Amino acid sequence: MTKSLDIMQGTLELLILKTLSTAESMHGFEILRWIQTSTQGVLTVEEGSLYPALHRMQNRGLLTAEFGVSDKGRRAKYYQLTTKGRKRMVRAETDWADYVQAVGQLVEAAKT
Amino acid sequence: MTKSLDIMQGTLELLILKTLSTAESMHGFEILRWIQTSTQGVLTVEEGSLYPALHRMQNRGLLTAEFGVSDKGRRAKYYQLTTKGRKRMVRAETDWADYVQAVGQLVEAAKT
DNA sequence: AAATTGACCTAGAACATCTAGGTTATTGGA
DNA sequence: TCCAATAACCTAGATGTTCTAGGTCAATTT
Repeated sequence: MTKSLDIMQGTLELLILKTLSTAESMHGFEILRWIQTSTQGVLTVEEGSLYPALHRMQNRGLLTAEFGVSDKGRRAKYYQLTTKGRKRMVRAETDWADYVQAVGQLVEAAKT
Repeated sequence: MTKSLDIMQGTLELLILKTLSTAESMHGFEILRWIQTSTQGVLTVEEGSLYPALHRMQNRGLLTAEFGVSDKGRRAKYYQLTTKGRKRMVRAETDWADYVQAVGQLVEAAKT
């Protein structure tokens, strides 16, 4: 394991939204693993960050949740994107891209 | 003015370090303006964020400071990168690049 | 003389993430 | 059978950064 970076404030929501867009529904633990594996372990979300984030997003109407049974036969809470969540995802993505571009511009400008 | 994005937690330090690397020394207001103009107004740092950040960085030995006189004949506090600050800058830059890449990977993976 | 600008400052609010705990139930091994 | 490990969830409080919203002082402009 090379190193794992802390999640930057404001990006977790994007990561969750994007992750949830890959399936009809996923439960928390799955989301956690998917974030980790899809980034080859560079991004690791703590459970103590993820669950509150999911609750916040549900409260804001970005997600719906219902209990079900996981692959391994255990009780699990399945989350789904709402229409609002999908719109938010698009916005979060462009905001992130804009931010990255702006930082890139500054870094480039500093080379001169 | 299209829109200005909030500074994401953890990135201000990188922005300041990079900005200071463009000159021997700069004072706070200059740093503020440089961040804004080099990103075409996309990133705007509030004074209430900048000054505490500069103080933190000085305390950590990343910067030194001394009072002088600005272009416009006003009292101003000039900051300089220390050797430690320069090292920190390199690290902050690669961390940022790694982070961006990881998020990019996740977003790409979500397209499948 | 008054208003604006330049430059600096701080206290407290807001907010998200992490730390560090805890719960329950199932599975696997000794 | 019993115990440990795993899966899955949860929350309270600590931490740390940024923003809001003020304020000061001196020089320039009106």
